[in-house]
Amino acid sequence: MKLTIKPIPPYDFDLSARIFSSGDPQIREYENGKYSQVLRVGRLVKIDIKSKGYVDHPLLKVELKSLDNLSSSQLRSVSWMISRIFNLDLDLNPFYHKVEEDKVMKKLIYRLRGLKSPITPTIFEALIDCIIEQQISLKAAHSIENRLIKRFGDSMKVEGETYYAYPSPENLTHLELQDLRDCGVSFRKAEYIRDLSIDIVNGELELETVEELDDTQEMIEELSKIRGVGVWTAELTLLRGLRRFDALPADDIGLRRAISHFYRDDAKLSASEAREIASSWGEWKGLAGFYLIMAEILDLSL
DNA sequence: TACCAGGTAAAAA
DNA sequence: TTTTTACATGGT
Repeated sequence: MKLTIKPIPPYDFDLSARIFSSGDPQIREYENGKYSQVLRVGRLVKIDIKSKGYVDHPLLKVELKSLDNLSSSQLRSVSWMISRIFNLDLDLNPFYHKVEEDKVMKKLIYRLRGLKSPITPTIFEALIDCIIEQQISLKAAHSIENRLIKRFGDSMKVEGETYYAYPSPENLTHLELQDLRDCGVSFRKAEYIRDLSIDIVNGELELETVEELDDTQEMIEELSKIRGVGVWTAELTLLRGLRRFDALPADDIGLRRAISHFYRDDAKLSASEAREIASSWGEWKGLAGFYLIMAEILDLSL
């Protein structure tokens, strides 16, 4: 089955998906212009996305593979989820307008025009990933995350190859801490992950109510009540799991490095200095931070 | 080998 | 109340 999606321009799919290149092909990857992942819409569906448009006339073609035919409501769910993951209905123009007076950002929004930061399919997934990523390097964290997904995520076979979806809270409830430990997370983080999954399944923790709050500060406070979640984890979860572009994890070492690279000539930067620089980006500080990170990944020299 | 890497809660002072 | 420590893997 196939789907066609028209994102709000400007949008550069290939630039935006590049953050997923050299991923695990059984989980999620962007390779040779094609993005692949398994989504959960009641059942598992494998999607392959390719861009068929241009930055000012973006068009995405999605190929879907599922064990059975999808109902029209499931098709709509897939379409909605893809829009959510890639932020296709975001209008970048207000962001560009807000930061165009900043000399660094002005160059970045020209060089990276059409870049929209992708998010995770669910806030749960962002939360778990952020907990795993605490303190250790991203590379170490990614290998742990991939082991966890392959061990606990549901899988489907397509044309002889097995693909894995991110584990649901239910998948992470009935297990021994040692099972999580075997994936490489510490016992402490294993407790955080299992306990918050149990609370979600019990209904004691409702991430949906966090999503419905309008005030970002309030969301951070709410998320911080969860054991294992501090300000850094809450802010990164909001940025990566929801579309909270006014959240900026200023405590983050990688982000501080990126800000310093473009604004302070690679000098060491404290979190409060980082927040001060970011304050001029207003409600778009999180997206601005993503532009800086991408600029560093792509090694752009301004 | 030792140390750092996109932190946090719990123990110790 | 404030400071210090343990913790996991991967790269250098």
